[in-house]
Amino acid sequence: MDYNAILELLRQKGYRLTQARKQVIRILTTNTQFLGAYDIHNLLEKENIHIGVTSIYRVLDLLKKLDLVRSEEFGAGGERFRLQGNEEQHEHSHQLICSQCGRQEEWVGECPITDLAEKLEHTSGYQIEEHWLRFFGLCPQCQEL
Amino acid sequence: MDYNAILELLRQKGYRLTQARKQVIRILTTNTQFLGAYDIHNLLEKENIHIGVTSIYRVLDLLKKLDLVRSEEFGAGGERFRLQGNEEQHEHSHQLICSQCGRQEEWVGECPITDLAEKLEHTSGYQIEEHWLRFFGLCPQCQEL
DNA sequence: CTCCTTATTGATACAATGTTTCAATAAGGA
DNA sequence: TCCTTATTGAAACATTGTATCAATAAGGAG
Repeated sequence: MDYNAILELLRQKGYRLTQARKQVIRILTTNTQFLGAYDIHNLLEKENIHIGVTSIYRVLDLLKKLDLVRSEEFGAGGERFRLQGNEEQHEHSHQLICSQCGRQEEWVGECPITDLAEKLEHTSGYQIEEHWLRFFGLCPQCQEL
Repeated sequence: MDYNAILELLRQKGYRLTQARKQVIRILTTNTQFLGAYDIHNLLEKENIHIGVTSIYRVLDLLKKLDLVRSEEFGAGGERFRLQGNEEQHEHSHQLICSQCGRQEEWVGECPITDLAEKLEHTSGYQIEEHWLRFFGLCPQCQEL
């Protein structure tokens, strides 16, 4: 789903196409990494575009409600957001995160967890919505330091 | 490792047995849940014991350095700490977290990830230190609301 | 038991992330 | 072009976390 498709979807649902929404969506469509609200704020400030932090959070909440972005939290720095479908590849993916420099990599492959989640639903009574699988370690560069 | 054993270990290593250390360790030994620094602070305040937040962080850092506590982050609320060995059972465990009420449960069983981690070390070049496996969903109680 | 050294504490100030409130603004249909 | 109202953003505040530094107390020496 690209920039214009998202705007069209918002329009169809009766949401106004405001500067705040257009700018945040633009940033999200051009980034495959997870970004925090303040990351987005800073990127926009660099372009001399001033959107209040409050509004950025509101746009992100809206996009999340519409299931257009997914959010996660790893380590410090709060919630981070990424457009659905902006995974490096579009299979179910997980993260490999460097504990030194914070570099994130997608790790794609068939997921050994999906089956497990189903079993767990039965044994635990939980209605499982999602799962995280994260590996932390030193990336090749940081091992050399 | 219980309260006295930890104090003895600190003493042996030349650390002073201060109020701050003793109180934080006491709270940790009597809780199997992951606790944030401010959780610990609040629990102590309730008992009318006043330990500065700064000191609580310092004790937690020390215990982490000595590998006596493990820390994780899930959802909002920052880093949370738990005594090593305070898992509900002492096998390798993962969490089941209610996305509504925040209830955490240990989920214990043979871990399907350990093998995967080893393979991943070879293919990615990362020196993997740990992994997280978290399931999020509605717990039985919250499903009824 | 008392004194002394210094490891440790905690108040304060500050930084980053996030939420609430409400008057001002601008989107877009009439 | 005007009007309605959805949307914005400034400000005040809450939470989590860190840096600084003078005051304190732990515990060994005498």
